[in-house]
Amino acid sequence: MGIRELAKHLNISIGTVSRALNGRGDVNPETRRRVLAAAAELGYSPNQSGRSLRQGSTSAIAFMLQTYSGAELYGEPFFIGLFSGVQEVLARHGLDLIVLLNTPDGDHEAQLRRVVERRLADGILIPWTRRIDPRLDYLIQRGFPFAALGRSESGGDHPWLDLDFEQAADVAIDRLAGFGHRRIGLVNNGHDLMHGHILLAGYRRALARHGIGFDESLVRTEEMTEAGGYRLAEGLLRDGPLPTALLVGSERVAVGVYRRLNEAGIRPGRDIAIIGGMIDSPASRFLSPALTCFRLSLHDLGVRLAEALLATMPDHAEAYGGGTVQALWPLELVPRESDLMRLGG
Amino acid sequence: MGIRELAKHLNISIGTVSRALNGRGDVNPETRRRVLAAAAELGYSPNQSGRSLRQGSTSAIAFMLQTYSGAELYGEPFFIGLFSGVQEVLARHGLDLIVLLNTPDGDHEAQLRRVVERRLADGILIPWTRRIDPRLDYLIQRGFPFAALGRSESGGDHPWLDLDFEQAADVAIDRLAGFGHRRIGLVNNGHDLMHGHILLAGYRRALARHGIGFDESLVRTEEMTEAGGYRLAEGLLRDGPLPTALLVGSERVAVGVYRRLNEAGIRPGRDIAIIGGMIDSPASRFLSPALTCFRLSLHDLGVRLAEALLATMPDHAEAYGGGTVQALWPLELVPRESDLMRLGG
DNA sequence: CTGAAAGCGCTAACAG
DNA sequence: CTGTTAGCGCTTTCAG
Repeated sequence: MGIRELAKHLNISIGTVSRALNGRGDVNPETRRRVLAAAAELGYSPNQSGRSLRQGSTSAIAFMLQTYSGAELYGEPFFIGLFSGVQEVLARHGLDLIVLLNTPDGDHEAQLRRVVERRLADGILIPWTRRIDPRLDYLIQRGFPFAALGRSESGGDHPWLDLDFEQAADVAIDRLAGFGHRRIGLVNNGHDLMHGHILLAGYRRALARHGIGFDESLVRTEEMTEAGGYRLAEGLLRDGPLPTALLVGSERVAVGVYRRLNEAGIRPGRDIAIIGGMIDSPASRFLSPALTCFRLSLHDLGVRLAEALLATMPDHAEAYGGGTVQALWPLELVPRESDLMRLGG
Repeated sequence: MGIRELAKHLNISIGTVSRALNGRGDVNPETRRRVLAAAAELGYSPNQSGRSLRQGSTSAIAFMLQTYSGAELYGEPFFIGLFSGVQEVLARHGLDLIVLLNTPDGDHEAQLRRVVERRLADGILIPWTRRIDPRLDYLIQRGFPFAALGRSESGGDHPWLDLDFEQAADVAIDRLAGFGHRRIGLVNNGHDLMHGHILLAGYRRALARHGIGFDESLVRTEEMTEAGGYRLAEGLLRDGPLPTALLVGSERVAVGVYRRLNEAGIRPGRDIAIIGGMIDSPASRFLSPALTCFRLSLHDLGVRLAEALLATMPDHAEAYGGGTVQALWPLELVPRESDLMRLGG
């Protein structure tokens, strides 16, 4: 079933069929009706390869999802929420979202080159940038449209959105310091991910603001998983006096921390204050004690991210004119139980 | 940068370039070397649209991921594991995996038709079948290659893989009955998902084997989320004497159940036995008490699912000959703490 | 072993 | 408003 066949069935030319299907103005309404009816009846839609080849664009946007364990910083719930916003915007432009998972061999760069060189999509969204991220330089060099989720020292002047980790660190440390804490630990991700660096910088700055000295032994790098949280707590218990408060990267880490502390008879919110997680993932509320964390609108972030990308694509920019998007996304503290303890004094 | 340009740069014909790039035998080794070198140097890969159009196939397999809340039966960790296996197999055939998320409007069938009619992929993987699932009938009618994860009453004779929920129900009920339980509750998903029906049937049959009467009030339908688990526990507490044991669909549900029971001073593994979750998701081990659940190899399941699909595709079948795959996947019980209680008597 | 040429399905430019 | 036609980039057939 190609356009040729459909045209023959209707006794008109393929040109007219194409114009009718694509909503061009110069088609007799009755003709258009017949074409649409026949297409629906016969289950015809234009072949995407033919279309892409002719138009020089694929009508698809790729999202490079990395699944190596340490990248589960916010866990997958993060992406599900994000995608709904991204798709909402893409749908306005008739664009498909295709999610590409990193291959088992894990060569992100090769995979990215493949997308660009084979032209698998018209634009690409790059989450979890690294501090040094050759992907961004490559995309700029190729002139391929993209938007990054996360800042980076690479890539020069390019569109990005990022969570405001500095602000989150400020708010968290203010709150904990206000409760009387001065030994506040931080769990950070590894992998040279940019937000790890930023969170650490924010943490240091906020401590300094409160006149609290930086203690290297209170900062740990771990996988952002339950197992990582467990190992972290294990290490803290082993290494000496526990910090009185802890800032952790995700509710997944918190689950592991809770577990290990629980085994040691230590209860968050009573014996140690914990703030964790940037996206208020569904579990946070239902842990015992409920986890104080941060919240943001993933849907809205997805909308904005998609718009930032489209703004760089000539065919779609008109609706989103006005320069390269580079913006921080606010995080709102959700106070719950896990940090509800005031230090004596 | 097209093949034409590359050919001109090398002073040979595009036909030879194509043959060299595609590993055809009838190319002078020295010519091939030069072509490959130039392609690498200039960052050339064949345009996928042109290739697809010519070959009549896209070199892509689609995976229709549904994200409506109730479908988070096993949560997203399920898919991440599955995908690694799927991709391993696809990579052997030079096929890309593209994940399509359901659109916000949620019309799964329209989205499926789009994939088939526009030829966005050569084959498709359909997870979480419904008992009545028009998608399968449609795919069969169009002759489009697919494999389903989950059984269905629709779709006639088609390739599928499914978790062995009957066996899991058997093992769980045997274990709980062996501990002396006779009031065993079940939390099931809604949405007419096939495994809900199967799990319920297995549960009933296993109870009967132990001479335990079926009590409708012990079976609840809930979203497979933390909030669903919380509501469930809430309902059970409200409605009268708690069951002494509970079989829940996922560790996410368990988190909510734990929370509500904890608020009521009821401790799993001491006051009520809980078995939950089919895939031993990372959190299970780290909840307190650790959740007794089931385990399977997601990677291997993904491998087998991809193979089941390829076996139906003429271009790839040779390696996986031998009929339509229809198989149950075993689930292994992982005993932990949440059900470790023996009922007096 | 290589070059020339056809044609995959479609859209857009152009002529009527 | 409609028909005709070129050509997007590629692979493959065929002739040499």
